[in-house]
Formats: sequence, C-alpha cells, structure tokens
Amino acid sequence: MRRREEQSAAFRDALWVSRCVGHAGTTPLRLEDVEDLARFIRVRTLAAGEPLARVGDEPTAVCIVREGCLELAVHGSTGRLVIQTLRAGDIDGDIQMLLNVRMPYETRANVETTCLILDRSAFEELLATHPHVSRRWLTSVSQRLARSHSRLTSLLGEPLEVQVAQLLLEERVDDVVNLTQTTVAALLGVRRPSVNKVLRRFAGNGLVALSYGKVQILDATALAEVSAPQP
Amino acid sequence: MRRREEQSAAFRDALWVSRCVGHAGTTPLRLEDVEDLARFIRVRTLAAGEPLARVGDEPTAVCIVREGCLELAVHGSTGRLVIQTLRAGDIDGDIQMLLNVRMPYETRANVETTCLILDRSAFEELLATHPHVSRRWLTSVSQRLARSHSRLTSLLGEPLEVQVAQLLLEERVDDVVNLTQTTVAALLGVRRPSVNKVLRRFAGNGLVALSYGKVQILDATALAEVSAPQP
DNA sequence: CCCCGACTGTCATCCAAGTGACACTCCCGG
DNA sequence: CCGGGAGTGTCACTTGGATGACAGTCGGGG
Repeated sequence: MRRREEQSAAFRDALWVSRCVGHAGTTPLRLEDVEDLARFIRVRTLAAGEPLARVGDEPTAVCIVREGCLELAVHGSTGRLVIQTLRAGDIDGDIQMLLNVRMPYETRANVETTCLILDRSAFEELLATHPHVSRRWLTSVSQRLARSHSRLTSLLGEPLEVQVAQLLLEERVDDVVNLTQTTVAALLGVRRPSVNKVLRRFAGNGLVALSYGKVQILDATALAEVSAPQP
Repeated sequence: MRRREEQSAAFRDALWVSRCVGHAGTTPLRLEDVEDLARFIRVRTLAAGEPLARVGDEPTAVCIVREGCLELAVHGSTGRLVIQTLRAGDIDGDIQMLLNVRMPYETRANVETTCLILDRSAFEELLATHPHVSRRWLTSVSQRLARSHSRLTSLLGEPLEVQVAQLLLEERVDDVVNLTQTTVAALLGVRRPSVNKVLRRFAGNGLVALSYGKVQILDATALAEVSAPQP
C-alpha cells in the first residue's frame, strides 16, 4: 500500500514533467515514456539558500525544478553574478552531463524549492532508450538557449531603466517579483544602488510597489512601454 | 558519373558533420546515419554581407556552417547588436524550428561562407527517425547554451578591457581575429571608440597588432592575464 | 588606376553608473 | 520580545564609457 502510494506520487510527478518540461505541443510523450520516467524520479527539497552544486563539481544528477526557484551564479571580480534563475519546469545539470564537463557555476535555491532528481545513470539510460524523451529534452535545451539569447539582447546596450523593466516583466509570477534588489542587481551585472534608484523612480510613477525582498508590479502595461521604447 | 560525384561530395559533407557538429566523443553516429544525412544535405554559398534570414522570418531550413562565419544580430535602440558569431560546425535555425517560433534575429554572412542546408521536412524526418542524430543534436544545442552562458558571465560586470581581451581570445582563429572594430563593439554592446581605445592600449603594450578589418594576437598569454585578473 | 564606401584614429564634452559609506527597517530565531 | 543579520534608502564623489564629429586610410570594383 505504502509502496503503491509512492509510485503514484512519482507517476504524478512524471506526468507533470511531461506537461511542463520543454515544448509539449510539438513533441508529446507516450504513456510508457511517462511510466519509465516515473521509475527514475527522486524528489529532493532544498531550503532557502541551500546550495545544490558548486563550481567545479562533477555533475552527478539532473535536477528538474518542480516548485520554487533556483539561481545559477558565479562569483566574479565584482561579486555575485546571476546567470539565470530557474523556475518550475526548468532543468539544471543536464548540459554538463551531456558535454561531460564540470559545473561552471554554482546552483542555489533562492527560496524553499522542490526538485525532481534523475541520477546520471538514469538520465543516460532514459535518453538512450527513449527517443521521445530524448527528442523532448532537445526542446527543453532549445528553450533555454532561446531565453539566454533574449537575455543577451536585453542586457547589451540597453539603458538600465529598460533592463530593469524587462527583468521585472520576465521574472514576475502573478505580478510579484520575489527577488531582493541585490539579486536583481546581480542578474543585471550592476550595483544595488543603481537598481534601487531605478526602482524608486518606477515606484514614484506608480508602476511598482516595493517591499521587503520583493517588488509588486502595479502597472504592467506602462512597464512594458518603458521596456520597449516606441520607434 | 556526374551524379555519383555529387553524392560522394554530399557524403563527405555528412561525414564532416558527424565529426564537427556537437560533441562527437560521447555520441558517435553510425554509418547509416551519415548516409541518410548525406541524402538530405544541400550546399549553399553566401557572399560576404549576404543575409540568410531576417527578423520575423518563418524558419524554413536549418543551416550548418561549413566554412566561414555567420553572425546573429538584432537592431536595437543603440544600433546593431551581435548576439553570437557562428563558425564551422555551428548551427542556425534549428532552435526556432523546434520551438515553432519565428526568427528573433537576423542571420548574415560576415565573410564568404559555405553552409550545409537541411530543409524543414528533412530536418524533422531525420530527428524523428534517427535517434542517434537526435541525440547528437542535443549535444550541439547544449554546446551553444554553454557558450551563451559563458558569454553572459564575461559580459556582465567586467570592465571593458577584460571583455575585449576575452572576446579576442574566443574569436581568434590561428591568432587572428577577423572582425572589424565596429563588429567587436556590437558583440560587446559598447561603442566603437571605446573598443578602439582599448585595442590601441593593447597594441601599445605589444599584445596585439591592428590592421584593416582584423586584429592579430601577438601575446596570447599576456592577453589571458588581462582577461582573468589574478586573485 | 582611381574613386568611393567602409574602416580606423582621435578628441572634447557629458552623463550614467560605480564606489563606499552610513542609517534605517524588516524579519526570524532564540 | 528583543537582538542580529539581511535587506533597503540615500548620498557625495569619482569614473568610464557614450556621444557626435571629423580627418585619415584602406582596398575592391569599375
């Protein structure tokens, strides 16, 4: 009985993966794929601030974010720099496993986060024996590459005000951005006082409301206007 | 006879793809994969400056760079911005095809460039029916994502001098960087005079030699020193 | 062989963001 | 309920890159 409950929980997680990871529309999974996926999945919960992997680690497992938020960060000459935040459906560790390299960044939980874990052997077996899973994984990596490209374009050459506006719109969940101003600064590669100045200006114009550790978006339309200046 | 020559040329191209695209070490292709690949490949040559696709285009084909250099660029408020340069073995158009979206950037040849083209139907058939090709493609996209991440970290928060040094080291082919200073500026999201100032300083210290449309690296070691300040 | 367009070299001025610092406020845990 | 660590608000000063401009140079195509 106990075992059957566990199995059905794993199956539900696998089903969720089949809906939320990658681009479900063009590459559906079969029931048997989901069942096999369920066999391999392990759940792990990370406390806020808890690291999942450090720079230089050998990748030992693939992590699919189920709920919460991870951040990929490096520590450069100017302090912490956040490469990307991972939300539900995003994946970490697969790239390094596929390319057989060590982790080039640190992965940390921003808030309490639930992850689905696939061990190295499970991941490799899944990809090798399940073409549909492999194909679907391709769309997941593609999504991340597209996002990374769009991040590059919004960071390069845009004034800080535009960058902040775009970031807020991208990172919002339900019109709330659950990031500290320090983290926002680390995502943009700028200093906190600069971010603070922009946010205060936005707040003054009624676009956002600031509170401890988060930003509430009040006027998304106006913010979108700021982020894409009219030609 | 004529036909057989063409076929063998296509086979050589396919063989080259099997060696140079993605991560050959961990995911080898079979002879039959290469043969089927050869059946679909078409060659196209782009003149310097010739566009391959524009922003908003429907992706109709996948392009594998065989020789030369493509650039992915957008035109923002501050002028041209280069997201990435593609060299031999790099691929363009697959991401948008997989995710079923339009091209978010323009693709142009920087110099005369030879490409291997796979039409949409060929690409989809290959992926659907050849698990090894699909698996290999996964490593290619992964490589690009890893490069994109490393580009983000080197752009964000580093002083311009460091950025330029890293870019020169990354883009060099045989110690020569075949990019105009304007293009370097577009890759870094800064203005040309700023790039010029840094390059002149490097030239003054004997690290590089400047000439029309390219930069010759004279002292890669010292340049690496600049790009990674000692702890 | 010469011309025109593309690229480089350079400059004076301006401004956005960095720097480093300090006080204040908010939570969480003991 | 209170103490301390984390996060925010703010400021005076500095700086690096943007701006816009113009002259000089290269080199391919007619």
